[in-house]
Parts: sequence; structure tokens; C-alpha cells
Amino acid sequence: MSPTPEPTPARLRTIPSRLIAGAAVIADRLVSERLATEGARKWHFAVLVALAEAGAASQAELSRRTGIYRSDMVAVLNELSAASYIRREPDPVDRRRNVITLTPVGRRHLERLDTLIADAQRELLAPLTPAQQGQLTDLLIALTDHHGVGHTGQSHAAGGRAR
Amino acid sequence: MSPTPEPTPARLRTIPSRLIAGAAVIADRLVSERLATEGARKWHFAVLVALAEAGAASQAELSRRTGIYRSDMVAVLNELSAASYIRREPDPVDRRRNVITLTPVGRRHLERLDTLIADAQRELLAPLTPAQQGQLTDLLIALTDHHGVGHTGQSHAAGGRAR
DNA sequence: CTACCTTCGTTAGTGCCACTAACGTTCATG
DNA sequence: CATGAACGTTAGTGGCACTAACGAAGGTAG
Repeated sequence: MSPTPEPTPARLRTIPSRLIAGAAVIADRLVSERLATEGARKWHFAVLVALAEAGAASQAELSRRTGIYRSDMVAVLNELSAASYIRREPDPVDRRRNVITLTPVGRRHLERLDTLIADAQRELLAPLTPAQQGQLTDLLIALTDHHGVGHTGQSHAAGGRAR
Repeated sequence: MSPTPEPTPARLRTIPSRLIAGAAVIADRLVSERLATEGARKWHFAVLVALAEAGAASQAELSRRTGIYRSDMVAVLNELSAASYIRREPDPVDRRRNVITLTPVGRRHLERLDTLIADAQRELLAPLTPAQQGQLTDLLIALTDHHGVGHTGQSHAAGGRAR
């Protein structure tokens, strides 16, 4: 006696924002599962890549490169430096800043994460042909480039406190 | 003197899972902003649509239709019924269940939300041509259909408690 | 030089969402 | 009638996006 199982209504299934949100959940799960085997999260990966690609930088610079908020960056760097993947030293030329440097250990860690991430992408895109995979990537780049990706007001003003 | 602003590394920008996550943030922001003008969130919309499309249902049924967890459904229905958009009555034929019914007020509310959602989709997809919009939707449907969209283990076992 | 504004790192806290665990109740079966 | 499953509900976790505020330091204008 099936009481009409009635799956997701078509009207919901075809709403782009919902499709994207659903895909994001799937992608996140895939990525997080794998990264967890190395005790990492996606932010760790993002920061390490940013360092490997563009070299040492201040925390604010890393924040801009990765899209992670300055405030959240602190904890990520705490974790990364606790594992000796990065070093965090005061910048001698601008004493407001810290210089974040990728250590050799960090670089090797990144290599491991890299293969995990690549695996996840492969599984994520498995249902699509290579041509479709390219299409999807291009479409998403067009979409995220147009709307400014993240950062509502990350680089606002912050100096003058309430008073 | 610009100390080399150095934006997001290409290696990060082209990772599909990151692109999807970015798109999801944008989409969510667009949708949430609009829904907020009616004091609603996306879950409210999903539930109302599910009711309008497939008729009255139990909470577990709605959970399956929308992808919202049974546990989170409770709060959503509390809010919707507080605004008289739905009614929640015990099911006479199966006393474990509640029957959730869309009220006329709820139906009118849904109509308003519908236009807000449509607006958001339009703005979200604005950078793409109509053909590309169709492509993106199709690709995402293929992707989410393949991996089972949500529900890691929503319909697990739950009856026998620990001890 | 001295105000003033900005940037930087940091702490604290909010809200949404995905997800888990447990529990009492009710139903369906063997 | 005992067992197991489904249902509604409460409570709690963890990640992420995002805001607010602050002290310390740098840049610039007057």
C-alpha cells in the first residue's frame, strides 16, 4: 500500500538557485570527506594553494586571494601553523602585518591535499562528459565573475570605531 | 604604491567544487535578500511549493519532497503555521502523523514568494544567454540526479534507541 | 608635528544550514 | 504480543558567511 511516495516536485527541481545549492552540498561533502582523511578542511587547502601559487603574503592578502574573511583567517592560520605547515612572523617593514610563509612540510602536505581534491572533482563530475565538464566550468566562471564572487563588504572601512 | 594586489590564483578559480560553492553563495544571497522582504527563508518557499504541487502531506513526506531534514522541518512548520500559511493537524488514519495543509493565505503568500524567486533567478542568470541558462540547468540536473542530491542517511533506522 | 583616516590582526558573536542522536509514540508484522 | 520500523520532536554539533568592535601601526594633510 504505497501512500503515494511523491518525490521532489518538478517546480522545485528546476529552480537554478536550488540546483546550485544542491550541487554545492554534494561537492562540499565529497571534498570534506576526502580532506578529513588528512585532518584538513577546504580553507586549509585554499590558503596553502594561495601561498604556493603567489608566494608569502600578509593575512589580509591571503584573505583577498582566497575569499576567506580576515576574521576567520586567524583560526585557519592558527591550525596550519600548529601543524607547522606555515610560519607566521611579524613583517619587519610594516609592523601591522604578519608574513605568512609556506614551509617545506606544508608544501608536501599540499601535494597530498591536491590529489584528494582532484579525486573529489573527478567523482563530482563523473556523470558528465569531458565536454560537459568544460561547459559547466565555463558557465560557472562567467556567473561568479559577473557577480563579484564573495565579499559583500570585506574591504569596507573598519578603522573608526563606533565612538 | 601597490604591493602587488595579486588576486585569486588561477588554480583556485578553476576548481569546480569551489566554483559551485561560490555560485551557491551568490545564489543564496540573491534569494535570501528578496525573500527577506516578505519575512521568509528559502525553506518556507520549498515547503509551500511542495504543498501546492503535490497536495497535503505528512511532515516526513514533506521532508522527502524538499530535502529538508525531519528535525529542521519542525521549526519551519512552526513558523509557517504561526503565520497561518499552513495548518498542522493530527492524521486521523495514522496517529503518528500530522497532516499539513496549505491555507488560502498560504497560497497567496506563495504567489508573492514566487515572483521574488523568479526575480532572483533572473538576476542570478543575467550574465548568461538563454541558451547557456538552459545548459547550466541541464548540467546541474544531471549532476545532482547522479549523486543522490541530499540525504546522507535521512531514512536510516531510528526506532531502537541506544539502550 | 599632529590630527585623521585607513589597514591590519584579533576577539567575539550571529544566523543559516547540514547533519546526528536520542526519545516516546504509534503502526505494521511475524 | 513482541519486535522493528516510521513519525514528530528536542537537543546539540560543526562549518561557513558575515558583522562589529577594538588596539596598534602606517600614510597623508594640514
